[in-house]
Amino acid sequence: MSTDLKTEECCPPAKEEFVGPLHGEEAETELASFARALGHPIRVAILRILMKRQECICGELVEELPVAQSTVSQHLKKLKEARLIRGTVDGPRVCYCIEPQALDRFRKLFDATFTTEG
Amino acid sequence: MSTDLKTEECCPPAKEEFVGPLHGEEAETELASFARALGHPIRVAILRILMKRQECICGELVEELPVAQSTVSQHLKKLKEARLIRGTVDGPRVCYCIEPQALDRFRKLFDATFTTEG
DNA sequence: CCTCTTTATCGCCTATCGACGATAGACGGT
DNA sequence: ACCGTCTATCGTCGATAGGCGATAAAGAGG
Repeated sequence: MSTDLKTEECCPPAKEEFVGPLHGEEAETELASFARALGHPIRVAILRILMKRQECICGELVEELPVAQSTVSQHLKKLKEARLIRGTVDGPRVCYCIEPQALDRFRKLFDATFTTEG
Repeated sequence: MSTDLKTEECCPPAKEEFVGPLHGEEAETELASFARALGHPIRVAILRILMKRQECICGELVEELPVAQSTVSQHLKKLKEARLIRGTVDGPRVCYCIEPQALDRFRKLFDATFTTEG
């Protein structure tokens, strides 16, 4: 319970709440917003890497992706704006991780809109 | 079984095949492509209307949407390019319907990428 | 053939995206 | 304080998105 491991306190909490209607104009805008954030191969790749690694430093993403550091940073910004990921400052680094609740919310909106009983 | 009802033969068949890898660069591009198509509120609204109505004439969509006819037509074009919908010419009209297999494919790609066992 | 209806396309405009290099800002280590 | 490292932001550029009105294209019907 000591404060030795600062590198590990990135992802766990996730206190963001994803509530809101599942139908109507607002829901459609929210769904479209998530979809837009997913709408680029690099961003999908970032999320895939974060799924595999649980958490990840920006620099590690840059190593694995075929684009420049600044470009990765901009994609991270969009993912963060869509609340699909979270970034935690850890000294000079930033630790990124997925916001699972956002993926759940996206799935809920998708299902509510595109399932026959919806 | 006669050929009286031409207006009804829009959606049923759906012989498009959605096969391909669920992982890797190609899958990520395909997933991003679907997401991009979903990434606009009007296009989500179009799909929602088509879910409700089963099939729909372009003009009916225009009536329900707050944008011009030409704009609706362009959104329909993108949805068609993403193979999320299908359009069948019926005289001077065009009957649109959802391509359910595309939604299934999208969901499969999404799950394969963003589920913990994937 | 002409006309009406319906839909797609064109042209034009503004706004946003996506990429990059360069630079700034924040932190740790010496 | 001074570096070196890591990340975000800025400025720029070309490409694409998204909107509209106007126009073209295609079929139905007189």
